[in-house]
Amino acid sequence: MGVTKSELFSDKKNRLSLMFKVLGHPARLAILQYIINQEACICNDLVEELGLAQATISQHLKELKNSGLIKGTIEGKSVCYCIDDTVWNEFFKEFELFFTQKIEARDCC
Amino acid sequence: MGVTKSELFSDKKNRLSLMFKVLGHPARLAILQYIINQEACICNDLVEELGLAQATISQHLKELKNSGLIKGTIEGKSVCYCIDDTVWNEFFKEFELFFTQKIEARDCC
DNA sequence: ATTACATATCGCAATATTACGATGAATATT
DNA sequence: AATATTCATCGTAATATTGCGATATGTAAT
Repeated sequence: MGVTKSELFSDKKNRLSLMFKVLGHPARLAILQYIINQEACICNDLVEELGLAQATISQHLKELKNSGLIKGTIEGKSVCYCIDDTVWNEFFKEFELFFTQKIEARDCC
Repeated sequence: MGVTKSELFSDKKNRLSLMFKVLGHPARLAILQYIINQEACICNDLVEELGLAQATISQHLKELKNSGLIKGTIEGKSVCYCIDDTVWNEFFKEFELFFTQKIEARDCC
């Protein structure tokens, strides 16, 4: 089918999985890394930097924007994207909570 | 296309994105959570617990096993799965490195 | 040996994702 | 005003993912 049965899972798990999912593509990691390293970015820089088509980059940027991790403001004829610090930290906090929970079945087999 | 152009990205980014990707599905999070909470698990418990078909659970378990996050040993006629502590910690360490890096473009727009 | 049980694998259908060319919308430059 | 630049969106093709029934495999119980 290709359709995730979200109704079977808790809202929390659905949300957390979406957070992981948006980071589950190398292009999106590369875009984030580029924004992080530069002061900001415009899409066209990314096209040259990553070697993907402009339409593709724009699509990935949209997903990153939907996740809240980045935000963009129009700056003349280009767009300035940057990390949303609050959301960034929320992501990390959720991941940290998940990974630092007490594990019963640690190396039992 | 539907095919990720991995060759455009660094090995590091490709690997990291796969780590995020395997966690990018609520069923896999639910499976991990179940294994974490129980001492171990057998697939059939999960079928009842999650409400997905046995074949589907088995498939998700396979992906989790491929990622290294869980390992399974045959225990009579069932299989005991548990968290691989080393890999689990490696995952968290990688995520931590990614999220705690110095960000230049923090809230610049 | 036969049967029951637990899990894995195969094959398929449906939907999702990735990628890109073409085009549209908005602003800047001339 | 006309043109160029930058980015978003649309439509489409190709591949990936999700999910499941059927079946295979391996072990335990009878």
